[in-house]
Amino acid sequence: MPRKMLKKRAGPHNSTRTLKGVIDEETALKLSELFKALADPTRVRILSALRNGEACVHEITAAVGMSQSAISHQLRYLRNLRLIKHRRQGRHVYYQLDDAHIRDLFNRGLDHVKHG
Amino acid sequence: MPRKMLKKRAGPHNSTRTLKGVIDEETALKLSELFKALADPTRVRILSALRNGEACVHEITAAVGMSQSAISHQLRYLRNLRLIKHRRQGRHVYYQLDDAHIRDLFNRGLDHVKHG
DNA sequence: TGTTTATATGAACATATATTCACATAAATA
DNA sequence: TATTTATGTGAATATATGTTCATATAAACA
Repeated sequence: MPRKMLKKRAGPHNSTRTLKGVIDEETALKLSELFKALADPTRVRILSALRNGEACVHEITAAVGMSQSAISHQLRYLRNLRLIKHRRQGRHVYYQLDDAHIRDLFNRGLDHVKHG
Repeated sequence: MPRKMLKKRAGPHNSTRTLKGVIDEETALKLSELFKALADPTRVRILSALRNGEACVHEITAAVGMSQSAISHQLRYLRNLRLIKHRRQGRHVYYQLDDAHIRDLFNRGLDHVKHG
């Protein structure tokens, strides 16, 4: 018997339905941590700066227009979550997105903001 | 002349390259606000509870295992950002994801957390 | 109409977080 | 080796944020 056919109950809502598909706490925490990395304007701008390839810290700093220290802190944050990777070349350190996954996620969010 | 052919410069890095494609501050803010909505374990679990369709507040509350007040606050948060929509039926208020976009974004993040 | 059930909300509080400041490390050059 | 350039980092601080508590609204029922 489909749900829609059930006679509308009066009185207290005796819901026996247990919601299915709620993710467990640990997964929820990890997922929220991933999104948290994208939940700050400075980090978003850093990531957007890396969409087209790698860039070194002072290029990123100039592009984002924030103090080098702030940028470094955020780069570390993103690095710890493996959203970006880096390589050293002499005095410079070049950063880039860790994989296409991240770019996708970013672009999908951007899409939603711009349209829809 | 391709970049790779340029002789490696010594001395201070006189970078004339201006990073292309950095999104503007306003877009960055909006984008970060979108991701911020997904950047909390409780909100993540609420959204996951709504992946399979609508649910009313006390169903969500039971599923997520948090106080009704906390859930209501977070529902309002998600509502204000238009990530969910609601309809009232008698004493109950049913919530559901606002559109497929949101589900996609959520699932994509979840994918990244579970695998690669 | 008074009570119960369902949901919403403001204020308070504790915690998390982003930036700044001062300084540390590291590599290249004079 | 002393200095300059590039980047990293700990502590401090101000602000943002999530939950709780008390209470409000709203609908249904006795």
